[in-house]
Amino acid sequence: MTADPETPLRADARRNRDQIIAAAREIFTRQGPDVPMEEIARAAGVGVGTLYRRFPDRDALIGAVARDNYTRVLNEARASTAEEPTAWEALVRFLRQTQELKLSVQLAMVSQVAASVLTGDGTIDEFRGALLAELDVVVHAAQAEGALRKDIDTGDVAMLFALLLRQVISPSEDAARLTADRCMALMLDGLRAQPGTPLPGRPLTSRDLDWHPEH
Amino acid sequence: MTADPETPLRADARRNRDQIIAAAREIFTRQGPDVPMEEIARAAGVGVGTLYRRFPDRDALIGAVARDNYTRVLNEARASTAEEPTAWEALVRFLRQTQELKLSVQLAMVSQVAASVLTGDGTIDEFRGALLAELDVVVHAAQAEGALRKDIDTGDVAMLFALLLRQVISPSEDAARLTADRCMALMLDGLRAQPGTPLPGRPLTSRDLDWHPEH
Amino acid sequence: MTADPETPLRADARRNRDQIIAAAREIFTRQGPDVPMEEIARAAGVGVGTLYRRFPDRDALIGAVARDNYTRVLNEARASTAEEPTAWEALVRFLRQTQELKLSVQLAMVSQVAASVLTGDGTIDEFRGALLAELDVVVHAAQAEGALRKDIDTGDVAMLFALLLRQVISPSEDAARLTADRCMALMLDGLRAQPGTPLPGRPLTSRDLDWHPEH
Amino acid sequence: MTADPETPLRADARRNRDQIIAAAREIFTRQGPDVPMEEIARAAGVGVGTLYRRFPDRDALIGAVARDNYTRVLNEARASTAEEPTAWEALVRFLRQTQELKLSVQLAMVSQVAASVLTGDGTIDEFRGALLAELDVVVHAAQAEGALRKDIDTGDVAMLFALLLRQVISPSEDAARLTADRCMALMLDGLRAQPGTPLPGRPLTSRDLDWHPEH
DNA sequence: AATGAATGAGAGTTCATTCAT
DNA sequence: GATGAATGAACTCTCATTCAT
Repeated sequence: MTADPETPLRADARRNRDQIIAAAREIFTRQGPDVPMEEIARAAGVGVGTLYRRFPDRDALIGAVARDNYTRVLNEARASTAEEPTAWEALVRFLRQTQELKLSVQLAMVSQVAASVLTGDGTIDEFRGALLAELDVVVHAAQAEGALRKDIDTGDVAMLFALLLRQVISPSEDAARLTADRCMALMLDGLRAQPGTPLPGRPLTSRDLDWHPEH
Repeated sequence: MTADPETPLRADARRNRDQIIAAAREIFTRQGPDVPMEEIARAAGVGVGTLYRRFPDRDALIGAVARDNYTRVLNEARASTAEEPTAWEALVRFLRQTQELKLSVQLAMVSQVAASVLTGDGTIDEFRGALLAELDVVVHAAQAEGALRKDIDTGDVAMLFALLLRQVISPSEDAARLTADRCMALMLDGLRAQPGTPLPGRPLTSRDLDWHPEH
Repeated sequence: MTADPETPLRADARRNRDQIIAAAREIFTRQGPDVPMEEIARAAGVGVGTLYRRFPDRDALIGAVARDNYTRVLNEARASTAEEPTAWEALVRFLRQTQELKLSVQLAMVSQVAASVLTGDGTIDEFRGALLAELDVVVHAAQAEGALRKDIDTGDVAMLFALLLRQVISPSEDAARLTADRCMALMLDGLRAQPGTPLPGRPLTSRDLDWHPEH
Repeated sequence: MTADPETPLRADARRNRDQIIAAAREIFTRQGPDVPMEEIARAAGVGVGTLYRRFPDRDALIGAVARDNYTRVLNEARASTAEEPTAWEALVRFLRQTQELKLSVQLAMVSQVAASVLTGDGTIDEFRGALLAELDVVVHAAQAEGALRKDIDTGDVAMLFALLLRQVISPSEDAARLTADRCMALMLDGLRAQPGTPLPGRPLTSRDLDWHPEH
């Protein structure tokens, strides 16, 4: 309950909280969300007790890390649209700045545990909504520019890149990077306006990614 | 070592073994490789003891499931090349028959645990090699046909589709299927011969996916 | 129930039974009475099922091995008294033929499990009684000969040698044997009416107890 | 590694640790080193978790108990030499104060498991060395005094008494004590330069070994 | 009757979470 | 408030014993 963002924390408590989130992001990214809580506490330089005072349980921590991360991603997305000359370029830049995204997506979509935690969390949903809204704009703008093919929509782009952003297990760091770059380029090529083959179904809108409608 | 094909099993033992692998495939696919052994045993309709008699530990089970799975995939790949009129169509069909593939890729590339188990297992390496060899042929043939762009190689195709084959966490079954179909179509579009933009780096060959060279 | 010695067994069953007891003696002696039943079965060249058909449970097996062993010991004791010229020599010879004895004593007196099994077993008690009766005769005869001190009785001798017959954990085979010989000589000297006989080998220094030198 | 004396423990942790060692000593002495960890925890009044926090596994616990015990034994040995007027008396007193010794010897020499744990443990080796050094002095002094026979050395004494110190399984507490006393007296007589001292108690007859009378 | 497969209770160990210091 | 100790439930694995072949 103390983890409530409303209540402003004392300076040292604040610092602890941040260290924990930073450590958890680091470790979650590297090892997934199943690491012992004690390890996270150690990496953050605090005792487990402190960790649990800040975050009542593992789920709360995952939620906090994801929230923190979505914020970064959102900021990045906004910076991209604000600073790039064309929507297409904004889209590309945004997608290339994947470091932060990666974790979000991991947490949001790979781990079963994490996914269920996040789904029930209002703040997360909000961020998710904000992010999709942002993406909506860019996607439609890129289509208006004639850079992005017309038979797709935001949902397609989101899902396609969600795939791309998974942690790939590769023989080496180099191979991983090269792989990631080329895959992204191939995908972008698939998205580009010079049509290609008709796609099955109908464009996936950002609404299609909503979790709630039924169930 | 357990699944030693030398010693033929008694009929009932054989049946149990198959049920266990089937149950494990099912559950691994759905929940990842960390499920309690007891749950797998229950799903297979046997006691834990039986499971452990057949597979000395979790790693052995993972290995066996992966081996079994790779075999299916390989068969499928061969059937595709044998039966489809063009290499491109063989490639597409092979990639569409993803149900089996999905688990292989999951086991081989998503889970840290699983990956390390599989890496040390010769049989797995063999299957992996055989599969890449098969893919090699199709990819090059598709390029010769003029259907597949020339600036890529087997490694690119493998990695791109490895991404695609991840379990996607989606709001609904329908959404998941639609998503998968469209993503695949977009990717195929990226792969098609009418080029598009130049790709970064150099084509990834199947050698690039080898785990062993150094380290 | 089949293990009842009354019922004569078929030849092959008999053979199985003997192999099992032989294997169990071997293994119990080497590793104590906690070895897996399966290991015993394997060593005996039969399936566990067969072992269990012969001996309803582990305790029954321990009892059978001990019974078998006591019989050997008793035979040995009788041979000693029958064949040696003096009672003292019979005593010494008997005590030196410790190989069989060792296991009896182990089973009877070292292991808690074994002890309780054996205590409740009438046949064992009988053998035990017979053995003590035999020892009684020798001890008293040796005292009459003037070779054995008068202020002791059969119980003293039995207990003293029970101690001696424990498995000693020693740095090496050689050290173990030398140790056993010298300890026995010292004990015999303690028992003698006129002590002071020369000891075998050379004095064991504290270096001789070092575990590390070689191996 | 666990019982690292560097890091001072918190008061409660210290108390728990001591209780665990005390309980383990008690139980190991009575039942050998194979008792369930849970039983030890219960006897110590803590949860298993606590036991495992203190001692990463059974071996670590055995090591700690043995270390603790050797310390006591060593102290006793030193007190004996310091306080007794002659080396022979020091030797006798030391050997009579067997309660502590017994467990050491049990752990060090009877159990296969325990023996291998202890062998690899430097601290144990040190204690063992120190103890033998102490014994060396007493033995040689007793020989110089003319009390101890000259054709033996420290190793003989150590091994002989190692035998004596085994847990004897006896019909009753009384019988056990009488047995121990008389065996020790006989052994001491074997060691004496001028043997032939009167023994304590009365001769143990074969009846004294009967298990049944009471209980 | 022999075999070895199946069972399940129980032991060792880990780790999320609570609580005393 | 912070710390790290204690707890116990949950999980992996083993093995005595039973049972189908």
